[in-house]
Amino acid sequence: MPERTVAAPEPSADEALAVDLLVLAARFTRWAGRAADGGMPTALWRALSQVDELGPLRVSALAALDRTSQPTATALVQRLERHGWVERSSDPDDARASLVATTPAGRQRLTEQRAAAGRALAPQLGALSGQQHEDLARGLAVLRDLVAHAPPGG
Amino acid sequence: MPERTVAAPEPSADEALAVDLLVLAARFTRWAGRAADGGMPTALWRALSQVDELGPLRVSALAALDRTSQPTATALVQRLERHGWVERSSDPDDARASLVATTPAGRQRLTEQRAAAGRALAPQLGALSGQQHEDLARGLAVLRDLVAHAPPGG
DNA sequence: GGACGATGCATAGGCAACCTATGTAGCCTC
DNA sequence: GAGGCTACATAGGTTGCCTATGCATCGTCC
Repeated sequence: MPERTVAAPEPSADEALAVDLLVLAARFTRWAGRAADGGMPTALWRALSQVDELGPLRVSALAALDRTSQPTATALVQRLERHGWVERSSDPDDARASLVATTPAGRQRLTEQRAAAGRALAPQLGALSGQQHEDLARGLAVLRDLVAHAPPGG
Repeated sequence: MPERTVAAPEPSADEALAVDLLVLAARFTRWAGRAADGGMPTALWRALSQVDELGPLRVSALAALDRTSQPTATALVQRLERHGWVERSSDPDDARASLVATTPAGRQRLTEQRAAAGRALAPQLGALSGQQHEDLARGLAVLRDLVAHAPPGG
């Protein structure tokens, strides 16, 4: 790293990219979270989606995957359970742990919710050119890796 | 893949993209918002960033640009003003409106904050290949357009 | 086989970031 | 100058999330 004598910050390309990521992701989330409201709170169906995708998993595993704290994951699972969208069974290998799995009702609800999200964003996505569509998909793939490999801590 | 006898709605490509966008953007925002904490709340420097970039603007304009409600924008501006990072002057053309502009202190603080964000994400971004880096940047550009042209309402 | 640190989850308490609904002051038009 | 419209401010409430801590179980080491 070269020494910086001056206060001239001259933002690096990486810095600009980081800022864009943060700002745009937040802005998009806020807008789309409202627009794509299919009657189910966003945080809930995000968690449900994760549970459904990665099979029965522990609460702590869900927390790590969804990048939230463990108490938050607990709360989400409790809410999902109250709605009957997930079920918990105690892990046969460890009585402390419980395994969370989607129920058929949960899977169906998730499908509906995903469809709602798709419909809500359809006008925007539909307006994209083929190239843009592809660029977006590629970018998302990179983002997925980035989040997946990020260190857990805040 | 086993056959699905049921009326499986077979998600469209757009739907999958929409879901990915929502889930990943939220997940990233949550993780990065903590990781990139440079001592300034995320919402605040997002607003400050917007004000700085687009010159003096009205509260309602800020709300529209940042995809928040007008009261939220008001609150953000008040907080920024309390810190001395923005200043308001009444619009000479309209006594109801006020123009918000960054102060030198605000600009400096913003620079620091951006650097903090860059540093926080540097390990992740640095691990990307050149191709991934480019894909991410392209995807973000598309996302920016998408958000910018989205309808205002929820 | 009992003590002890580590681990998995739950609870408590609190804060930040939003939103909708509504109030108030200045603008515009007739 | 009355009345509707616009720009911002205030009130009140919800959601989402976090840290700190409690409790039960696991693994281990004597």
